[in-house]
Amino acid sequence: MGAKNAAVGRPYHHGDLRRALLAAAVEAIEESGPAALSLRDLARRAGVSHAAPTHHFGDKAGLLAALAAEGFNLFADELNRIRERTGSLVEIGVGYIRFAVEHRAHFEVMFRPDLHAPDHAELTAARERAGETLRAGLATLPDAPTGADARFAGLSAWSIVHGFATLYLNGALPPEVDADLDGTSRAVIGRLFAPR
Amino acid sequence: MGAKNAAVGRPYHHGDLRRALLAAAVEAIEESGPAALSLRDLARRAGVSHAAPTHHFGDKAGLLAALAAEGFNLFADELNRIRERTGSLVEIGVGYIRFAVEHRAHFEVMFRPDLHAPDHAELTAARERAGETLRAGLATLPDAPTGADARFAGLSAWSIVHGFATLYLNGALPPEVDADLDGTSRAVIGRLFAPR
DNA sequence: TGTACATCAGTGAACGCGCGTTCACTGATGTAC
DNA sequence: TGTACATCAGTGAACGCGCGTTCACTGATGTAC
Repeated sequence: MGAKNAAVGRPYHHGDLRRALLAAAVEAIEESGPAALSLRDLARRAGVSHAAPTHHFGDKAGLLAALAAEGFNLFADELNRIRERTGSLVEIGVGYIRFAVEHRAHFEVMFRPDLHAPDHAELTAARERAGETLRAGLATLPDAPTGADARFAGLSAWSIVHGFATLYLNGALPPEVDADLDGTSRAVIGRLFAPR
Repeated sequence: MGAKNAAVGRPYHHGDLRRALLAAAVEAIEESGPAALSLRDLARRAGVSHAAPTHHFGDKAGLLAALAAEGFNLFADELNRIRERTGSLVEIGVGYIRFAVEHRAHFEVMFRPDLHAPDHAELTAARERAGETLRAGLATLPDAPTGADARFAGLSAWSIVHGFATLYLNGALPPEVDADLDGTSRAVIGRLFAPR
C-alpha cells in the first residue's frame, strides 16, 4: 500500500479485508442483530465488491464462526486478566456480564451454534480455551467444591451470569440496572456465593 | 364447516386460521428458529394463500408479538399451577426451565422484543401477567427478603433459571444434563437458596 | 321465513427487492531462477 | 538486478430464489328488516 496506490484512490487489493469484514460484521450486528446480517452488506461497508468476502470466509456461516472464535478469544483474554488481577470468581462473573454488554455483537454470536460453520477448528479451539478459563475461575473459590458438587457449582455460576447478561441484552431488566451495571451484577452474583 | 363444505374439499374460509397460523409458526420455529420465519411459509403450512395471514396479524412482527403473548400466558398458567401445588420457588424455577424446553418456540420469541410489533396491547398484558407470577413465586420464600434485597433476590433467581434454560437451548451444556433435566435444574437452583 | 346488503376472510397475480452463488476475468504480489 | 510465471485477491455481470406487500377480486357469513 505505497504512494503508488494512494495516488489512484482505492487500491485493487484491500490489504486487510478479513479484519475489515469482521469489524463490519460487529457494526452490522450491533445495528440489527445477527439474523439480518448479509455478506453483501459487509462487502459494501468494507468498500469492496460483493463477491470478495467469499475468498476469506467461504460463506456466511464461515464468517460467523470466525467472529465467534474471535469473541471467545477476546473473552478468555479478558477473564484471565481479571482472574490474575483479583483472583475472585465474583469479579470474573462481573467481567462476564460486562464483556457481554461491551462486546454485544461477539457475544450474540458466540452462543449460537446454529449460525456457525460446523467443525470450525479455530472456533472449537477458542471455545475450549474460554471453557478452561471459566474452570480456572471456579478453582479460585476458597472452599472449591469437588465431584458432583463442583459440576453443579459450575453450572449455577455460569447460569447466573449468563442469564443476567442475556436478560440485560434483551432489555428485560428494569432501567435502574443501567445506572450501576457492575454493582448490580456483583450483588446478584453475590447471592449465589455469600452465605445469608 | 358443514357437510356442504366437506363435499367440495377445502372450504373457502379456513375457520380457524389465526390459531392454525400460530401453530404453524411454532412448528416452523422449532425447525429453523425465529429468524428464518416467513409469512409465506406459514400460509403454505396452513394450506392457505400467501396473502391470507395479513388479515389476522398485519405483518410478521404482529404475528410474532401474538405468539409471544400466547407464550407468556401459557407460561403464567403453568407457573401458577406449580406455585399453587408446591408453594416452592425452587419448583417454580424447575418449571421455568422445563417450560423453556417444552415450549421452545414460544420461549425463543418471548424475550426477543426486537421481533415484536411495538406497543402490542395483548403482549404487554401477557408479559405483565407473567411478571406478577414470578413476583408471587418470590413471595413463597419462607424468609422472603424485602427492599433492595428483594430486588437482588428476584434478579438472581430469574437470572439463574433463565441462564440455565438459555444455555441448555443453545446446546452449551454437557450431555449428562439431558439425562435428568429436572434433577439438574433443581440442584443448580438449590445452590442459590440452600445454605452451604 | 325470506330477501338485501354490508362485512369479512381468503384468492391469485403482480411488483420490486436484496440475497447468495457462480463465472470468466484481471490486477497485484511474491518467488524461482 | 531482471525476467517469467504461479498464485492470490478482488471485480462485475449474471442467475435464480423467496420474500413482503399491494391490488382488484370473490366467496361466505351474518344481520336488518
